[in-house]
Amino acid sequence: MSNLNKRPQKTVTALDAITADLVAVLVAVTDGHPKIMTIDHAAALPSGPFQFAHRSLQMGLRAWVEAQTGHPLGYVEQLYTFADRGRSGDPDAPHRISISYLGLTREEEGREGADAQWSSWYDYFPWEDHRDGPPAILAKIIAPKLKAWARSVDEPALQKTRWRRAAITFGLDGREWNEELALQRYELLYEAALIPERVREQGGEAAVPGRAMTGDHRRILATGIARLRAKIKYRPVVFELMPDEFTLLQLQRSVEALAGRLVHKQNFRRLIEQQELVEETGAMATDTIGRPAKLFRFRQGVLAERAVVGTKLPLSRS
Amino acid sequence: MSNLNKRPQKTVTALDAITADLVAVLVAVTDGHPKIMTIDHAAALPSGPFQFAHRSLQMGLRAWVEAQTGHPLGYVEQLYTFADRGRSGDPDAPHRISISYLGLTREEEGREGADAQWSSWYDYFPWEDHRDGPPAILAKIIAPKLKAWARSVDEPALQKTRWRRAAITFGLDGREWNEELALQRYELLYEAALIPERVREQGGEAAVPGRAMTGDHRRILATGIARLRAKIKYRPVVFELMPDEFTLLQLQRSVEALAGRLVHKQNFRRLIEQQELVEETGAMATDTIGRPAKLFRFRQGVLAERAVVGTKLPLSRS
DNA sequence: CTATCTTATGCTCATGGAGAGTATAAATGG
DNA sequence: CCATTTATACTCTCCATGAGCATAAGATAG
Repeated sequence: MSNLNKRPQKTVTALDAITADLVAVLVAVTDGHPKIMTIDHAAALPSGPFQFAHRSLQMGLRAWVEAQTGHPLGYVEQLYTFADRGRSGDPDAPHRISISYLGLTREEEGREGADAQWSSWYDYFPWEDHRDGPPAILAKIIAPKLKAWARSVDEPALQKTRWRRAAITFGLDGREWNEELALQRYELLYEAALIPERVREQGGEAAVPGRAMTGDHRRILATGIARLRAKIKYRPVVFELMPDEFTLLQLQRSVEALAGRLVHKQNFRRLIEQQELVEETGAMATDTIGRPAKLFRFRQGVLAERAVVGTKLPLSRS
Repeated sequence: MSNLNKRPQKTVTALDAITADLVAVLVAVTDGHPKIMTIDHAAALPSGPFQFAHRSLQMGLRAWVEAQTGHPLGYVEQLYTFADRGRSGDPDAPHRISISYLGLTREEEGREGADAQWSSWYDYFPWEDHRDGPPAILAKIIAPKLKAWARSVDEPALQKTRWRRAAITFGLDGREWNEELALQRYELLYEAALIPERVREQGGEAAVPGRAMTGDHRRILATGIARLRAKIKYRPVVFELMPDEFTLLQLQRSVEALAGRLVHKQNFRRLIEQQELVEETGAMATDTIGRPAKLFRFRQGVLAERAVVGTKLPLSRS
């Protein structure tokens, strides 16, 4: 790098060394329940520092997740890199950044480590599950508190802006619910100091139901949920979460679990079959109620043909 | 963090300290030419280490970009975090990661720093500009070299997989060109050792036209291009690149410059007006050839109404 | 055995958006 | 006046999507 000396500002001092944490949002769906892998009594995501021994960020992540949960990591994609917003309190503490990843697997029997367990992601975000209609806490708790937050400023224009933002992100005032805004919703609640994590740091009265997590972990989880909800609409990633063989209804239930909303059954099947994402195994599902369904498997060919390209699921993007 | 002691593996030693670089892909479009801000004689992106003094990653980035280029940073979003693939050669060197960002601005007169300049992004990726049809180097140079690369392995199945991958990402064999695959294309060329950056490190004969950059910077640029090309289709970000007032044709030319492909004029206007993204200023464009066009400005309201939601541009996503 | 419940699966219909093309208007320069 | 260039208004077709109706194929309660 002979041109380094052309940028003398770039001198790196020991002071500028930092620490990087790797954090995993590891998702599985077991009969219609979306789950994430947690440690520390369901209060934290699997994570650990990026160490010298790690050959790459992903390798480091895999090492930590397997060590802490006993679960191997399959599909992985990077989510976001956060820097602690100087929350540590100690001004002399070194910078600490978190590099977060989304992982998709299947829940497997008896593979949980000592302190590792699967937890429903809706325990952390109860307002995100709209499969049985808008959850009660939205109208009963969240909307009023956000209204109060909006009114708590003097300027009327700002009041209006705040409330509009709340209404858009939470689908209030007759607006449509948009499941992809999970992260924006969390950040709005955080901003409004309705979240224990925030209260913990800066005071205020906590507020909205939903389990808190260590540090930034719930924000990272929200990032993962939002990303996954967006991604299932145009990439065949749901199949990473399915067993080898499944019925179309099971597939639909998984999609619904992730999206937190229901889809039209016939249209769902039409779309899946049109795109030739699956193929029949020939077998039928046993031990079911009602008319037995055909079993399908993911058609591996699509990965080669379209890994790069696209796929659609009937969750409107408008 | 009382529960830290429950995870003894998490001990952080001095050895695990790392350095983080902040890298910016700063984009502007000046009369139909997409440009990026570069330093070091157009061989590197603005960048510098994340330092103790920086209050956040974005603040650090802004500091570096303004110091190196004199250009203030407007719209910014995070791109990706790369870890050097251990390319430094020195096994004792500390880990170094790059946190990259995409920034959008307007090119302003006389604001270039000593070593900072705007460069056309197609200088670095000549195969990405399809506004005048598929560029000649695709059929003349890239396709044959990729075919050779595919054939250079013994196993026929692998040959086929390689070639299919090349055909899909580059739109060969009669397949459709997909402008969003800019990153995959760069990575494929890299893998095939057709890129100077790769040759520089591991030997092989370089290959494909297109200016190289320092370290990972061209990969980061490809990431930025791909992200921006995807994003203009569903978020009103093009306007960050436009002057205050513009004609619809200028807007269209900017979109085309970024996407590297042409769009249907009438449909473009229909979509822009339908969505009420712009409003007339009342004035007309002067100094033009042909019938004078109305001047428009971006309707700021949409940011409040739909910042979170969406917008469409007529670049099909299929 | 039959009514009922549950799920599977096939089909139709209306709507709206997107791609593509035609036609006309308004400027400029010869 | 004509050719050229850009602006702007419409139209037409195709198809994806959302929604609903109808029927099939099992299990189970009575």
